[in-house]
Amino acid sequence: MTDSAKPTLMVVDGHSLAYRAFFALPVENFTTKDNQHTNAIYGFLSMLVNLIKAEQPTHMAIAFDTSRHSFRTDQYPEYKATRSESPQEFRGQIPLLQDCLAAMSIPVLTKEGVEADDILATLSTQGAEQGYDVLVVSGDRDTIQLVTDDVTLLYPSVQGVSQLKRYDPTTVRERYGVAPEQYPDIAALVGETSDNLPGVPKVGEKTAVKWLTQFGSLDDLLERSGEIKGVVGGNLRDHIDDVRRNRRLNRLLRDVELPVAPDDLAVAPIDAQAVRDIFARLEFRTLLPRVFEAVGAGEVADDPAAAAVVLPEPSQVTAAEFLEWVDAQAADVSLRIPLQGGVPTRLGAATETDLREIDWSDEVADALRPWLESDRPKIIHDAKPQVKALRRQGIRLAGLAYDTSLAGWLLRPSFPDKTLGDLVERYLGEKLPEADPSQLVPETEGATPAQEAWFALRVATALREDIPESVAAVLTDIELPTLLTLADMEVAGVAVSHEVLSTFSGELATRADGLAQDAFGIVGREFNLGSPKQLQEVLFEDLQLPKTRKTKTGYSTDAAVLADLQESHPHPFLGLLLQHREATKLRQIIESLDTAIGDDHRVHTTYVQTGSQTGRLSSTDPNLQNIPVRTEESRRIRSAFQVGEGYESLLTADYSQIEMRIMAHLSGDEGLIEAFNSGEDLHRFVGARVFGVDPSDVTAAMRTKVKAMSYGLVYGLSAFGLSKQLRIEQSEAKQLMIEYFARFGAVRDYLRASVITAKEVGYTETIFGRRRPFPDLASPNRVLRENAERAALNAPIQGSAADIMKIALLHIHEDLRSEALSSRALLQIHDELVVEVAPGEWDATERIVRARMGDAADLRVPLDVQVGRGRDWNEAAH
DNA sequence: TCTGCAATTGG
DNA sequence: CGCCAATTGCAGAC
Repeated sequence: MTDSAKPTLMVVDGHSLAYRAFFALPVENFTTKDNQHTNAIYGFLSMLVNLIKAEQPTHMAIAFDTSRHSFRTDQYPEYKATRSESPQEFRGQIPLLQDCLAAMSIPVLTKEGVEADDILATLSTQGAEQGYDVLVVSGDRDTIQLVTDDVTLLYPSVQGVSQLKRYDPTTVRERYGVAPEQYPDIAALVGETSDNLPGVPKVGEKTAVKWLTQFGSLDDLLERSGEIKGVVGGNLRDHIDDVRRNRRLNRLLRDVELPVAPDDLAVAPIDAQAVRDIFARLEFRTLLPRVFEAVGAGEVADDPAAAAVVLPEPSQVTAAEFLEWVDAQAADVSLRIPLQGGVPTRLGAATETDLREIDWSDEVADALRPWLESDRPKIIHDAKPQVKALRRQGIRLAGLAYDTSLAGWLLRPSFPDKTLGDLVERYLGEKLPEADPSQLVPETEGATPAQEAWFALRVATALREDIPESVAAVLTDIELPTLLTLADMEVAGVAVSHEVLSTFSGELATRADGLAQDAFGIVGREFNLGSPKQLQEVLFEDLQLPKTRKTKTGYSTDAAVLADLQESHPHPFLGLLLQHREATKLRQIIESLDTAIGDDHRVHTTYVQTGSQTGRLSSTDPNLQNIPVRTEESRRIRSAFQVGEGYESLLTADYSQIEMRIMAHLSGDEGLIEAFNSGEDLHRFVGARVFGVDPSDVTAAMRTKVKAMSYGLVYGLSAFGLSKQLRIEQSEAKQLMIEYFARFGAVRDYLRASVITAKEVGYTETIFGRRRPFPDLASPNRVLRENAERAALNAPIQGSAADIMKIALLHIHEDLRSEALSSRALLQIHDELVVEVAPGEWDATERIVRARMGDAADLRVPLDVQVGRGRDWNEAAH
């Protein structure tokens, strides 16, 4: 290692190492909320910190290339010409990396006309002369020539950026068979494809080393090239000029004029605040303590961020003590109620400095109820399960001021940060202590409830700083009240009749069996109809049907291609297969529903509030948002969803064409706005305009076409897709689009403009300010980029619809309660609500639902609401 | 036992 | 070559 008596000068090729980091680290993990890529910066700094820790340099500098242009390109324009330009995603990171280095007080050196390696060569030469141990860190093999007894090269190995291989004269000789100063001779003979420097054909490292050993030097070799026999000898003589050129170009300049000398590069104290600021902007959390640690704690010993995190210990208190404590708190209190089987076991609470804990009991519940039900602000991570548990105990939690799970999702809807631990890692750069559930007696103690609350509080503080104002408003005004509403809906559940389901299930089982037997009869053997693999054998080998659209694993057998196949090559097996699929699918759904019916004869779904990219809810366990509806038969399942005991009827209310209305509003298209204000059927109105006929003369075919076009618009449908869906020629689809946009041009203008804006700012925004980032809009990959464009086009529309429905739902919930009605919302299916209406409350409930859905947003077109009433969901839908 | 895939359901 | 979801069974990997 290095001689401790001598100072150590470390010089680094910033460009080449950052570039390696750029490809080594997945960009999806290193993108800030405003879509700045940071993988190269992070990878480079991480490596640098490790280096500083390991090598303890006393002097340091990082060199960067200024551009692709240098004295080498002047001499040989083809130099590095085959190298594709580094992507914008990489180049954009370099200035930020240099800002980081500036904050860390590490000199950054560049010089027009020379490459970073020339700066390294100059500094290492000067350093060695002036008595330094020199460390050269570079990913360019040409720097091997710099190695001496005083100069060591650290070169990234194939294993990755973090693994650096150490080259001194001995290891260079072991690896390349020549002394370091002779390495450029070898490189000149062999050539360097990455620099676009062709060498002598058929000459590799081995031949080059053999020659150099034999002739002593490159000059002697070239002079006496006539002595070399065979094809390679001829090749050498033919390429002598290339070799001389290569050698000229790969010699690093050791006398570049620099504004600094090694003595000027002494390691200086870092600017701790500047580092914190820029790391905050780049959203580096774990790196911060590592940097402070590596540069020595001396300058930053009193820095809170660098100090080791010591978990505060909670004190166990009585209910009375707890209330006294909580009453004295001016700021938000964070809360955590651990559950077992949906029942509270304890309660932990925390402020920035104080932690309190109580074992849960009925007495504690009663004592704490006034505070829990008060407006005193409470911060909770993933509040819904805890709110539900309290509600089952008769406590209605109020004052929910922040939910870190919701806030994390709103800030980054695409990130899978689900647990408190994920957020602690991302926003605090710390580790939430967790007990290993696989160990009976865990080695590490998990955080206590109050400690978890304490972490949630600090995560909330970090999130509050990061979240833009409009997104914070969505959290407060929409998501938090929605959470409380959903908790009520989930606890309520919906009554489902086991009898109706099991009768239907039995019928379907019999039918599926019969269909399967018929199908086997046709094929001549039995097989698993549900196995795509076996099915492909039967279709394309036994029955010799033409191959269909390819999938990753074979050929598609989905309903659409089967229908196409049936048309081109009618075969009785195909019809049976489709019917069998339908019957088994319905049965599956029925079975999963049936097993979900609880002791109260009701099904309690779970709404996932953070489940979508756009702001929609999703429903799981079971999913009640995809109960079949499209066929008459499948609607029998809906008739199993019935009004529950103590209630009189079900009310369904759905928005008609809400997405098209939002599009009319956002685009301001006068034609579309008129369509919605005219009271005429939308597709009839649009059809009349597009085809230039009277509304009464719009045929069914015309209506189908414009309807497909209208809905397709919202998804970024192409002429190709439209033609496929309508089974018309692509040219006709294209013509339809032209005619459509001739009448409703503002729609197209809006869609185009919204994608362009998203590209500029990096995200889309709904009417209410919900954001969704789209890093892929800048991707050089066309498929990725175009997918992102369609999603970006759709996001404000789908997202605004989701916002509107949430607002309507939470208002309905509030109104029903404030008017002391027992009727209650049960289900939300994106644009539809199902409400259970108590005896005598129909009129009031219908009035509230209509009003609140109608006035949830103030658009340039009315929000039309269809209401139905019945004893079951199917009946109510009419 | 877990995971990816194709297929189906809904908006 | 249409956006957003959840669930299921199969088949291959571990």
